[in-house]
Amino acid sequence: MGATKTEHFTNRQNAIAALSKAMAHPARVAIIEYLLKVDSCICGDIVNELPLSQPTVSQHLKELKNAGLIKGEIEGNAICYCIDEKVFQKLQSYFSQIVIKSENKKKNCC
Amino acid sequence: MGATKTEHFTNRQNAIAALSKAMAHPARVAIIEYLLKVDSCICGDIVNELPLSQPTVSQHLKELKNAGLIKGEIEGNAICYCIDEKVFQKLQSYFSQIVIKSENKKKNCC
DNA sequence: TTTTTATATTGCAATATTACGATAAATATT
DNA sequence: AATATTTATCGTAATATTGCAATATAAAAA
Repeated sequence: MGATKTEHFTNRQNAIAALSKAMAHPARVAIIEYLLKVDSCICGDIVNELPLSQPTVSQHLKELKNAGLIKGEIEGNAICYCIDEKVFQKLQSYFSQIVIKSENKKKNCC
Repeated sequence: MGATKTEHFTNRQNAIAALSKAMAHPARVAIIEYLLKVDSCICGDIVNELPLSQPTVSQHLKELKNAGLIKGEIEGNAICYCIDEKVFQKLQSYFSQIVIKSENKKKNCC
């Protein structure tokens, strides 16, 4: 055992879980916030910004990219990473729906 | 190695990561959606609803509860679980801010 | 071409998560 | 009291994540 049983859940449920997982580490949250803060996103500076080694940061960037939260474009010998809004919109609207549905249900319990 | 270095990040970053982590498994997403769907939330039925054993479901419920996404109240020999809106509001507004800030930044790159 | 700079990959150790059988605990029913 | 029902906990195996040193890759600068 030990592996998540994704096949038993809907695509949508797996998708939300995967996006959430990408945000489930403070370093990745910090990376997203840094990308938002800086005007440009020429971004090797992320390594200097975080208390983590270069390979570790690279790995976190890879996960964010796989999840679709950021995109990266080669820019000379550096890489320009930046946020992909669309996916954050998905998360925002998903949680917004939860809040709305939850409010419309006041409340037989708790 | 292997442990997340939470001490190097802000409380806010760790908090968002912790909430995201609670939603980072499809079973927990499914639990939240089930709690939203049913009118009441007298909820041992969650075990029947999911393709997972009772101890596994209990463990997922525990994590959701620790993260503050649900609350549980003893109701006879069963337990009534239900959603705690406040925390979903936090998530929603956090991602909403990301989308807004990201839109106001069109865009020197990518 | 050699060297520097920037990023990615590999390999590995430490730790965390996921899942479940067995069992415990606690209330409800008989 | 004995039994059934409901949920939690323990123990443990399988797998995943985190982090870094070492190394690879690839473009830029010298």
